[in-house]
Amino acid sequence: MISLSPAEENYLRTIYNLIAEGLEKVSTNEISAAVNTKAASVSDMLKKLAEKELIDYRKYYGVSLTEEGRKRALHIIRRHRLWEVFLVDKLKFSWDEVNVIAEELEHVKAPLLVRRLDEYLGFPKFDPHGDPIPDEFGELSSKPRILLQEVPVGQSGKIVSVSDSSAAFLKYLDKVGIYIGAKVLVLEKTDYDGSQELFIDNQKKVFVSKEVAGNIQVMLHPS
Amino acid sequence: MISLSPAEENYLRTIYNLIAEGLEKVSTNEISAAVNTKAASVSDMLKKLAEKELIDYRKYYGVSLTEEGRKRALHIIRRHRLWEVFLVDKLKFSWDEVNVIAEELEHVKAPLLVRRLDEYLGFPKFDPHGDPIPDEFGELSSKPRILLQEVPVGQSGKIVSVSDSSAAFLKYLDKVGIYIGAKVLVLEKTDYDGSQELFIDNQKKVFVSKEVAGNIQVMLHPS
DNA sequence: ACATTTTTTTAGACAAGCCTAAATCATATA
DNA sequence: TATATGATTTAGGCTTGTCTAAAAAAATGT
Repeated sequence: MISLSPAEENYLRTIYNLIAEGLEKVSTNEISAAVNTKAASVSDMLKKLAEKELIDYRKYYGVSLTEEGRKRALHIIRRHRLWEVFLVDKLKFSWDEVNVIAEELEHVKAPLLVRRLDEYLGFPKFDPHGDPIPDEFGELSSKPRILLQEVPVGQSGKIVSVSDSSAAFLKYLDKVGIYIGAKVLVLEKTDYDGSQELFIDNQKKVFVSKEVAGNIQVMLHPS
Repeated sequence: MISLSPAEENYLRTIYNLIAEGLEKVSTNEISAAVNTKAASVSDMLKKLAEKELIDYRKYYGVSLTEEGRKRALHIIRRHRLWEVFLVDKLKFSWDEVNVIAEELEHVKAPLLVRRLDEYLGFPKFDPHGDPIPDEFGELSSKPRILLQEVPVGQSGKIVSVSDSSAAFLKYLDKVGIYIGAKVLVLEKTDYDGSQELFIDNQKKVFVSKEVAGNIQVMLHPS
């Protein structure tokens, strides 16, 4: 996955936001206004982004995002909105001050940083403006994440994170075949000790204890 | 006050750090190694920084910071070290992981951000490596720090920083029970090889070689 | 003290991102 | 439907920060 420059990221996020305003394509001029850059420069950049297959670009017509472009944009927006939460919740900025600062912070790429920040903030679902925060797969789910513990029998979902990232825990997960992104279906629950039987990727049955299930977060599938 | 590009800031911080290692000028090659850039490019940049009167630059001779350059460098270092504190204290990174990330974060300029961050972190005086954090006027708190090597027998102090932050060294320190903030009393010194016997936290005796003692900085207790 | 080696600088090139000015396309209207 | 108007693209140029290759200066060794 090639990495994008701050400028490219800015365009991508801007295009996403403009399109999310309802339309399905954006004009060069609209982008130009939004990124505060002359239309000629925007044309240049659009050519480059089209080259990289992040946008669909037809001259004199308009721009939309490719699937890849959309995913990238959502990752950038995720960083942006998490920083906004940080600025408001922790540093006591007001919600109308944070956009500018978040525009700088969003380009800091270290992936572990974003995950830790997310965790530190308590996995917020919405930014201070009420906009939803995409998950780390670039999914904009309004669907809540819940602990595997809490998933009812018969429900399935995707494993999206773990709270305990000790080597021992990760090794254990690996051994039993559980990984971030895996599909998980809860087959059975034992009231007595809270342990569960899972069906991973429609393939493999796994038993997990209550402790383990309490350290795994799941995004529910529409059931 | 003209604002500097991330690249310029990097050079400035690097030059400050190299000079702080004791010398009073730095060579092009040393800078080149530290910023991971060819010497030719460094020459270009030095010319530019000299133009802006941030460094004193004599061709083929070496570089030092002007008063203004030093102040700028300390502001950058302030940001850098505050972010390091954030990463370790709040996001639970370990102290040897944070430098790279802080190098990105340090270039985010919003001045209010830095002040709020400082406040949020409780106005820390030292970063996770024990290096002092300049105040917002670019002043370093001036309690004297000396090398453990130089501490006389019978004197005690607090370990405030290490010069070598390689994983190997940090692991070694951990093993023998030395850490940033530990109280250390010098029990004995061997003239022959410069090794020392230490008493850590009034609890544990430790032998260290001259090499090790030369990489540890101590703030003396008023004796 | 001179030759060799190392360090540093200069010269020339290139990519990224921006700009202005001019050309081209799309469209709204008379 | 011809044309004026506005949107968009192209052409050409600038700055920043990098590079390689070659020249110049400094340091080193014999």
